[in-house]
Amino acid sequence: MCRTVPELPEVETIVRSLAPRLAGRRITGVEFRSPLVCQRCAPGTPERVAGALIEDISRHGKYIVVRCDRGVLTIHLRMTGKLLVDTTPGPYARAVFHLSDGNLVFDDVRQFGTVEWTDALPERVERLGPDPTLISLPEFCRRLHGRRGRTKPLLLNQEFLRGLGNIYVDEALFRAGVHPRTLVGRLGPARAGRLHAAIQEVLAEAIALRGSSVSDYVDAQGERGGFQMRHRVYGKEGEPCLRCGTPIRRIVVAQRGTHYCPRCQRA
DNA sequence: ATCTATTCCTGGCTGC
DNA sequence: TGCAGCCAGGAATAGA
Repeated sequence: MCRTVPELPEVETIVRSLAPRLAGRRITGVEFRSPLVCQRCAPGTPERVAGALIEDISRHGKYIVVRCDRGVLTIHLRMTGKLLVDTTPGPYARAVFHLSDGNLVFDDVRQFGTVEWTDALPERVERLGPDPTLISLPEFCRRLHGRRGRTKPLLLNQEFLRGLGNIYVDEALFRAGVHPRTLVGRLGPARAGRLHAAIQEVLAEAIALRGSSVSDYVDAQGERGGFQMRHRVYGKEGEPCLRCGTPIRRIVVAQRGTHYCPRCQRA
């Protein structure tokens, strides 16, 4: 069973729907309903958050950053996290931010997601690589240069590029015709160029369709995305490749389920 | 620098 | 039908 985890397009969709609904509102208090969700929060966080005015919401890779007048709220949805505005908290609500009129609910069945409150953008977020939707081809090639490992693990590395995850890496590698285990040093300018184009194409299409929903993902309005219909390899093990008809194969690369076409993506 | 294995967590799937 | 056991997966971490 494959499920969608929020990656760049899903987080982008969430941020776009959240921004106009949250900016200018005030957090009157926060209620952590699970100790796991606020592991990164310093003691006394609820007292410091209370009264904060929300100024701006932005995406940093897969992180959602809510800048307030007195601090920064950084949220990572990980596997099953959802951020919902003005809703009735369900059984899996882990953090409820009370707003002057309404709320912001962080819901997360598996409790992998995190919420943190800091004075400035956390170091971990500062350290992320460039955004893959914005990186130019020359810069992409520059960053590739001198890297030793295999292509898929590098693309999943958030310090190389921020925001790519398992689904979109598999989809981009397929479109570029690059095998996930290809050594980065062997890519060459042609395949590097195709990979850069494929990453930007896949992300742009997915953002336009408001992300992918396989089982859990919904945006801040609780709506599902539409990109799952366009998946060509992810979750398609055994199905014929749309380009050549060869059955899609599933292997494990970097401890992740990896889907590819053995004919279109030669080792 | 890069690799692998492990941990976190739990709904839903598999197999008996 | 019931129940145990396993799996997925982003990121942090430890150790090679």
